[in-house]
Amino acid sequence: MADTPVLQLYNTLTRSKAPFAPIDPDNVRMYVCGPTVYDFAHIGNARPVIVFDVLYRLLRHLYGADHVTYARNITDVDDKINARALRDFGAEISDGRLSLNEAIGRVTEKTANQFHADVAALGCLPPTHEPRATDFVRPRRDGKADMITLIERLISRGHAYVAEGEVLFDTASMEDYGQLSKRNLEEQQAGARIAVDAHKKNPGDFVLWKLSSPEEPGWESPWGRGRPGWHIECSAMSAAYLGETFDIHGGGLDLIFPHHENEIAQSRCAHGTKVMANVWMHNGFVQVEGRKMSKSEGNFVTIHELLHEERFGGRAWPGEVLRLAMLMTHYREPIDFSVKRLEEAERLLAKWPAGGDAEKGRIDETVLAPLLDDLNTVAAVQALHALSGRAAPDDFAASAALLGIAPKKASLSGALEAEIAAAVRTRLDLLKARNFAEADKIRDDLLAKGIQLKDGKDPATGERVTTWEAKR
RNA sequence: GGCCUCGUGGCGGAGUGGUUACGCAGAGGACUGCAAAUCCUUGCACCCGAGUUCGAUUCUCGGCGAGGCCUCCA
Repeated sequence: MADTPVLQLYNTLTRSKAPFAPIDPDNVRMYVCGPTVYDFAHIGNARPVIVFDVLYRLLRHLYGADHVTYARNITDVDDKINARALRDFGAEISDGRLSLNEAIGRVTEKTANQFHADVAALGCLPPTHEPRATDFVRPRRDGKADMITLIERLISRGHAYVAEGEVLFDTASMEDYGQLSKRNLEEQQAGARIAVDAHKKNPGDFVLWKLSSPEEPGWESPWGRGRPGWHIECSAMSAAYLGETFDIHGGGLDLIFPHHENEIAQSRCAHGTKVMANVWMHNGFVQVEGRKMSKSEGNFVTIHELLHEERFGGRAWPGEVLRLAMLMTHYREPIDFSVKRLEEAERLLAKWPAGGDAEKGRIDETVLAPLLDDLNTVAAVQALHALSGRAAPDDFAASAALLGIAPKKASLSGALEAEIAAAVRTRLDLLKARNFAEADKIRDDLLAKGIQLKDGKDPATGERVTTWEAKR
């Protein structure tokens, strides 16, 4: 009897790895900050989605598929969205053909759909819950947590105050503010470039609610018609689906401060709890050609472009390749997204057996073990590669599925397959006749169409056996 | 100015106080009519300096270098 496998996870809160112990093994709860839907998701946005998808799959394997709850929000209220709506639908709005809210709806709907298509192509399972911020602004009929109620509670508990039409979180009211990012507010202020707002008690205080002008989107609230600050949505939605305290909270490195720090402050102060989530996990950045990806650098690559256009390396890339390339670096390390790296991932994938049934197979220990060590996908990929030569196809598929990889045979039309089979037979006949020139012409023609022939020997008879593989 | 990461062969990337993975690419070979595929073999590294130690790539300190956060950001 093997030992019960123990999952070790690196916790940003303690800056160390520790064994993972769920609050309730029957319901392991994880929250990951999702996209703000104003534009195509870029390859950097894909990293947390893929990384935490692997963790989700691993948790489902360890605790059972029905015992893991994964919530990932969609942020559909944000000033960037408003700006995008005005940019894209400005004419319609000024004509009166479209209200701003309708235009915002179009932007968020289109972007959210695109996001779903992108991450599905990357082999990510949908989360258990995918709440939208706009559904959690005002108190809900179902009694789930909402932003306005949270803000009211923060005010009544003395953790927030109203000033100049804004509701602000009072960072000084929380004794241990700054634990996640290891920031000490007093020290921080010396050289920081925090804009000094006169209405803030402390420079680190942040907005929970701000008033909207008539043309800005807004919701009625005790403080007037307005909209929520950036952080409060995650406090509300995580509480709504995972409770006041839950197991794992994930996101990108850059969210540690201020976003996650402030989420913690809001949630803990509103609920009077010692912790918001036990384990905080953060993935590293994606760089492109060795530099931070940013619009000003001009190296901004969207998932959509990689999948469907020929912008990166002059060709489109299958989602599986992008996913594997992403998992070939440990999630906490920076990753340099390059053509070379994608090519290597594609080569690996091409060598792996396709068509196994993951449902029927068993996950191999050598693939599972490294994942238990803080999601060491690099070692898991290597173990999978070692496995590819010796495992039964179903077992290989089951092990690959843990990483969300399902090697597929290139699907060709039946007619094309028949055509290839006929060409192969003709070639074999020509070879028997030692007509190499004609035989090679068939091979070259097929290769030009992307069909690579591979000759082998039947081990028993020594006869030539030809198989083929579709390149790309 | 404050805080946080990180520096391993051509590339990717584990790991360890002593014997230095692995993958890709490269080289050589086997096989083949020739290729491809496959198999075998193989070269190549632990940023610099000091310290601790019998011994450091691994521990400590310092330096150099890279990146990130402190303002919207995965």
